[in-house]
Amino acid sequence: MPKNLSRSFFREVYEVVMLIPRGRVTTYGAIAHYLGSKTSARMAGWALNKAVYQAAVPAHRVVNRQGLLTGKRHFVGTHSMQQLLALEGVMVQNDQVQNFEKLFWDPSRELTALPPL
DNA sequence: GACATGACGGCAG
DNA sequence: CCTGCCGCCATGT
Repeated sequence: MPKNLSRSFFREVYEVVMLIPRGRVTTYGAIAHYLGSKTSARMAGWALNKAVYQAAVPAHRVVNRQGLLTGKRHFVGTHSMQQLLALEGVMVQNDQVQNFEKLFWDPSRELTALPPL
């Protein structure tokens, strides 16, 4: 049971992830970088691990820097990470997001305006 | 309270 | 080019 979820950058991670447009993907590192802790990509992943329980947070849109679905094993139930992406038109083959470069949504680049979190 | 681990990533060797 | 180690921060044992 997380205690200070609302305080840590966990919440910020959620905020960013929820802003990922449908059919686009981003990376743990990109999120961490956007939040100012570029060296804490791991924490982004940790936060998303919890996010799996939050339907509002599209954790399936976050992959590692290579575009690999490294976290698919954390998706339990009927909808696999790959399937959720496929439903949005994101093609995945062998755990690799196809056309990753184009689908990549970098918050630091797309959210230059930096809306207050 | 110390130790190990985890949805990562950068850099050294 | 490929492999391995280290940093980062929160959580569980």
